[in-house]
Amino acid sequence: MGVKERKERQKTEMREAILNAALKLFSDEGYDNVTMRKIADKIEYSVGTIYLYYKDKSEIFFELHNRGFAEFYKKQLSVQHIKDPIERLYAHGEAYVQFAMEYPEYYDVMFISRTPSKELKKNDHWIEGERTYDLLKLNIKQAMEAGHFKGVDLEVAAFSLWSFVHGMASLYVRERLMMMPTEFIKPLIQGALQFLSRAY
Amino acid sequence: MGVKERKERQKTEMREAILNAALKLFSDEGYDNVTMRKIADKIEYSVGTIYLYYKDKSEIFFELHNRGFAEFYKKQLSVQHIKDPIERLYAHGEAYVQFAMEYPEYYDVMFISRTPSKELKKNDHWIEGERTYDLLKLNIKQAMEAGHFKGVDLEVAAFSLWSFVHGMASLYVRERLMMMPTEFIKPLIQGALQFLSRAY
Amino acid sequence: MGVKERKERQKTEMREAILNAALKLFSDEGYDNVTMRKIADKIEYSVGTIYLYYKDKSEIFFELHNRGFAEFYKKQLSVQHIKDPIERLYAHGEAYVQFAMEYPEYYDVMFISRTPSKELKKNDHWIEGERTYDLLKLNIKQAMEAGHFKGVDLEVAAFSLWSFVHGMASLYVRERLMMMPTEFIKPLIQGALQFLSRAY
Amino acid sequence: MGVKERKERQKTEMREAILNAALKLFSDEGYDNVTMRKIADKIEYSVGTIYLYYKDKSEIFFELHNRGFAEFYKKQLSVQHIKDPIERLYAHGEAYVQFAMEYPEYYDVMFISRTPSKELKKNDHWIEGERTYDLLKLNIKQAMEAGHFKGVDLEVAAFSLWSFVHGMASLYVRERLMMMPTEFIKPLIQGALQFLSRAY
DNA sequence: CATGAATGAGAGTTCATTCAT
DNA sequence: GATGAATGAACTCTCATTCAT
Repeated sequence: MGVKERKERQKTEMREAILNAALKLFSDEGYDNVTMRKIADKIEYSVGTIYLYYKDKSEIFFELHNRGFAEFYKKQLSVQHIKDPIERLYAHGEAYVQFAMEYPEYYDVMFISRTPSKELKKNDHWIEGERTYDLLKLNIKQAMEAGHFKGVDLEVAAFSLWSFVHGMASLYVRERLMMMPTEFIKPLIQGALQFLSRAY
Repeated sequence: MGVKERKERQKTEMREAILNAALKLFSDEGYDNVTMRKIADKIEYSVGTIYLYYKDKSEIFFELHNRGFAEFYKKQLSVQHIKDPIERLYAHGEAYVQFAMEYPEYYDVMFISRTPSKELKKNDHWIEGERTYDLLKLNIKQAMEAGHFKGVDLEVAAFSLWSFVHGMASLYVRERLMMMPTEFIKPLIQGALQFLSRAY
Repeated sequence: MGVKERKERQKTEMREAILNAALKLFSDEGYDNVTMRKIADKIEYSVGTIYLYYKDKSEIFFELHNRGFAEFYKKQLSVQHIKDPIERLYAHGEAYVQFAMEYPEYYDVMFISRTPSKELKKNDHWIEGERTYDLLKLNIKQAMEAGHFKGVDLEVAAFSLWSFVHGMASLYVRERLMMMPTEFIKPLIQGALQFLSRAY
Repeated sequence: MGVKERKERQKTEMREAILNAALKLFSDEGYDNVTMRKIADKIEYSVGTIYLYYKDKSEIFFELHNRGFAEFYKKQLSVQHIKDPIERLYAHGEAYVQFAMEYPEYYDVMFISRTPSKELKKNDHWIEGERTYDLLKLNIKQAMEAGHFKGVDLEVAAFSLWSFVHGMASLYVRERLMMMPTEFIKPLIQGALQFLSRAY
């Protein structure tokens, strides 16, 4: 039994290692510029070995995709303890963008990249994303109950807030903020989040 | 004389055809997944022919990039006649998103796609984008002078507005709004633009 | 009649122009690196035009080959007026190497290059070369009659002299003397020719 | 252990096979006319396989180049035991030409072929050639000390001797001696070497 | 389990040559 | 006679994937 477990664990560790290497590379160089060889080099195994753990390149991509959403959801949940709904919304937005900046690779894969193969279209994994969107709506609803968002439709509000943070996140991830000094970006984002809250 | 003109026109048409084919493909499949052969197939010419009109693959990309920005700027300018600064800002945002929805391929190439080859990073062609960003700032400044955006930093305001519309545009272009019925999208965007204006 | 002649002359001039352009290019960049386009650019005509005057690229090559031999023979003849057989041999050798240095392109094509197409093997044009070899032998024979080359076989002498000058010429043409300062090469060659004459 | 060695050996054999195929081809058809596909066909492997053993085409060329010079130098050294400086010079020359006749492909690649890519001009690998030239000079100097080459400059003498043997070698390698019966060539060369020694 | 060797398909690009105008 | 447009075949090189060991 111990043997079986160890093997299981080793297998998991290997898959993990591959995933980490691939994630870093995907994010740095883009899906298409990542070769199986680069991944193999990074984990210091041979190319063939990767195929013992993953069927092909796109399987790695989708595993990452799912991981991303799981991690993302966890991050979102972490602000739910905040009592004040406005503060919570602010923290929620901040967490969103923080996630994108911390794991641009994941964010890219989740919200920007075109999916590599036709088969695994949205339906499959969007459910994951739905959860976090529901969370956002919940938080907005509670803010509404506390007297905010007067006269605003829930769907509109949710869409607005999402668009707003996604806008910042994706400009950052796809390097469209290059003309700004790096150290200005974070304050700018915080300022923007503050600014948005004036509309609540 | 007529001959020369006809040749001129044919040349232009060919360049146009290549550009159109490439634009569609770049946006559908991403720069790296577009091959010169695919473009050639699409226009039903041989591969070599493309090289009679464009130096290489990246030249096609950058031509599209520039075209996009030119068109884009024109669209932005079209709202400048509106007197009321708030109305103008609204129209500005609407024009922005409209452009993305009307020419998703251009929008993709301009604001989402990873650009080919590091060398030609922003410096070269971002200037084009800068113009439209300046326009946005101008409009905000005039709104400020009319008493809006109290206590808001200009840079923060501009970044906020850009992020907001880019968020909507890129969610649309990269098909992350699939879970919503198509006919809801436009009203949603209008609602969102209205919502944002509460913060002014 | 005048018209016919003019046309004839123009045709000749064109062929000449093509040949000159090609010769320069072949010598500078080597047969394979010369494209029809490069030749066309050089004469400021379109690529297609060349095909009105020459069947294909290799025809140009062979025309040059023949020209080379003709020119070469002429150059050799130019020393035949010298009375003293030893002086004449010296001048002969000097003329040989001079030709190679003056028209490295021709020399290359004539004595170094592998011929591009199988059909036109040696037999065809070697006759041209034979003539000049006969000239060399004649000069040696006359030197013998004047008391030189005691105990040396004519064939051996001819082969030696040819090898000697060809050695210098081909090292020069194929750039194997790069490690020597350019200005040293000519004196070196003259010294070498003097040196060889000690064996006469 | 045995496994590792076998693999090592197989790797070496493969590199060797590629080298042999390439050498033959380079010498027969010239660097530019040799394609990776031709090499691959010759060894009956796929094109890609070659790239597992050599970085690119020019690496194959330079490996051959170096091999040639190494072998060549060895051959030159083999006459150094001869005491009499004149005899030694004769043997030296003979060894030179013999090398060219025995390994015409190597000789071609080393002293006749146009080298690929300007960058790697002499500087890099000519050093190898320099060694053998120094050897020649040494032998001449010793002959001088023994009273030969009276009044002859060392550089001139070295250049003369090199040109002489290179002339014979390259006429042979590039098949410019076709008009002579094969069996005459060797005696002719020996006669020529004898003849040259009259100048010492 | 891990590997190194191998490959087929395909990438961007170039070029001699043809041909309608 | 001259051209510009077009092409097919070829080039070097890369890579995801397979498989015997």
